[in-house]
Amino acid sequence: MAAVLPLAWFARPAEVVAPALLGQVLVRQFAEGQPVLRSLIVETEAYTPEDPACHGYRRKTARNAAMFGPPGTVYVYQIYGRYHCLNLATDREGAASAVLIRALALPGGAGDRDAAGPGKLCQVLQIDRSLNGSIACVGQPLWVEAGSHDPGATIVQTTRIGLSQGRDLPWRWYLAGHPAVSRPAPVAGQTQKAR
DNA sequence: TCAATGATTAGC
DNA sequence: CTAATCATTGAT
Repeated sequence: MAAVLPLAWFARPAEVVAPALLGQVLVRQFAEGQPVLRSLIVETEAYTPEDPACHGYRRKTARNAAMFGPPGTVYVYQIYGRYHCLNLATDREGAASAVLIRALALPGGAGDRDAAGPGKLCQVLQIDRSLNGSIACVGQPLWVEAGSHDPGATIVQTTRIGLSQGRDLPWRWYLAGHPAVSRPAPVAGQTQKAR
């Protein structure tokens, strides 16, 4: 059986945990006793206390309280009035630190890009704010298991998406060439336009 | 109380 | 590139 990542695994800075989550397995259980849905994490972003783009940059509020929680706390917020985004709190309790899960590879059958984006993956996995504040461990709606290590996997590090502040921090990571990545960075030496 | 603003997405 | 759409936030 796959090893469940212990909560202590998340007790590191977000910019360390974010790339380490690539290739791990996000497990969703819709109800106790129900079968689980396992998906590969293929894209993440890091947010830290000193980061102006972080929701907890200014202060702790009712909305962002979960990202100040103990490592492994689930932080879900709604954006643009129609989508949800899934994060896992990292570092230590009291620190506004979290990793945004941006894309998943769903198990067989599902379309390659059905979970290619933070809003889309929450729709597919039925993640909303009812999960906010839960803990990522077995018996809860969501947890993470160790994925099988792929020695050939290349990780790409680049800038984050959709921000108005902190644009320059290279805190987005994804598995190179994976079809579920939401927005692959431009490849050097390749023209944007087909010809 | 009120206006501004998104850690997005789908559709021109 | 732009509209859709609404809870949260910071300023009156």
